[in-house]
Amino acid sequence: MVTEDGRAATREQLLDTAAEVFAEHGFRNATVREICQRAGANIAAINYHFGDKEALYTEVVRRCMRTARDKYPPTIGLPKRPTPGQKLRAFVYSFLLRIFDAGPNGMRGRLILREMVDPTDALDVAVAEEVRPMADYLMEVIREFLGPRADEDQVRLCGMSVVSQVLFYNHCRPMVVRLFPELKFDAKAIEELADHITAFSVAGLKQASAAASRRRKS
Amino acid sequence: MVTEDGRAATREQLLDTAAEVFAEHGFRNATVREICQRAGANIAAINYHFGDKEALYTEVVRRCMRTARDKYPPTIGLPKRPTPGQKLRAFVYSFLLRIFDAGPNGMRGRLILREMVDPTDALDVAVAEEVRPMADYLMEVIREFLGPRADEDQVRLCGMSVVSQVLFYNHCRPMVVRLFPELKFDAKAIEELADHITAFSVAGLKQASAAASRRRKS
DNA sequence: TGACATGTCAAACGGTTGTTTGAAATAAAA
DNA sequence: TTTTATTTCAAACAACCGTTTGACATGTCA
Repeated sequence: MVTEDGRAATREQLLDTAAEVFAEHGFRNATVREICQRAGANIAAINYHFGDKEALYTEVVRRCMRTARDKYPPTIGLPKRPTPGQKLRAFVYSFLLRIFDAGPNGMRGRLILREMVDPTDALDVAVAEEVRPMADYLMEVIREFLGPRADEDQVRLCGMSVVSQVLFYNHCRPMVVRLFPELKFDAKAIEELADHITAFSVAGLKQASAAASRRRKS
Repeated sequence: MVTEDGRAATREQLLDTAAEVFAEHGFRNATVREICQRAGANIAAINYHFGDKEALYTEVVRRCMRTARDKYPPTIGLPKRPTPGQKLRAFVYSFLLRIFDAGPNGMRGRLILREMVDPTDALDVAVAEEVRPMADYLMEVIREFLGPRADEDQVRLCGMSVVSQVLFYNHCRPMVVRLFPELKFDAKAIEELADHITAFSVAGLKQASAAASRRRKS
């Protein structure tokens, strides 16, 4: 397996397999034996190619971030001069697509969720490289609703109200399927979900905007 | 330590300590050695009193549910004839209190979050005994906003939009503190948070109600 | 071809895990 | 007190973990 294409196809295979296994069991409970077995590699392969288990893990998380960032950009499907509502809807929809992505990098949601429970250095990398830019962009969009004079606390609160509705479906899936087993999340359902969250949020944002200007008058 | 009050104070001590350790490390990564050491008990105490590690865990989760359910009821502080808005605000506020509770049972949030990542039988117990009744109650309240003719899908979507904004602060704390380190969550901040989420949600609910009746006309 | 770097492999290492064991200690009952 | 049941204890158990080792295979370059 030395020269399949280029050198070290084992390394690539290990990264893909490790993403699955880490997502399934978490960093500590995932075993190098299972990763290597599923990847068709020897037990010593991880130590040879990555040094140790932890180095492999951080490499996996990095990779997952990079690929997901590009696949569904938050401006997906936007026209040239989008309205604030269109921007918000694109942000929500692309976010949902990233969460419900079942592709080979669909492990990203679970990996991040695990970082939320047992943070490692990988979380700081994720925040710096992916979350922070996303958050900044969203708050820009929100400022278009609240007006330039809105205070930062208000913008932050509204931003969290928006993302929370999306993240809910990444963080609470086991709860949702137990409460409402009949719910399915196919492409059409995800579109409707995006519509609902957008409409719900736009109403909340307009209310916040009105309340803020009312507060400024008095 | 046999007869401190009644029999087997060791058993109680083990339950309390185990809740902490399980919350900190999760079921698999928590070690019986650490639990016993912190509880001042012998290594064999868990097997003697509970059979095995897993039986102790399910007992811990059960206990956490029971106590949290009573401490902050979702109708907290409501007058005799509350308005729908008051009901919603009480639901949100009590929910936040449960999440930000730092008391001896403050591990509940982390335990449930861990169940969300690695579900065990304890999650089914939690849904049946705590989550389902809460969800039913919330959907009743929401129906007061949407009207009795609102369809179930709409009520469910709105319900999830509401709870998600609260759960966000249980599931994404590590993210929030990294993004906005300056944010503090003291009693006053929690009240303001409840006000924001309630106002944001009421606006969203009114929008959903208006959209639904508009849809019924055409 | 021969020398050398690169990967692969089975086996073994030391360490940690949950659980078991049988004896010792303690409390309750006779 | 003696007897009996309950609880504690240190030690050991087998199973599993990540990692290391040294031999072996393979591709490259002289």
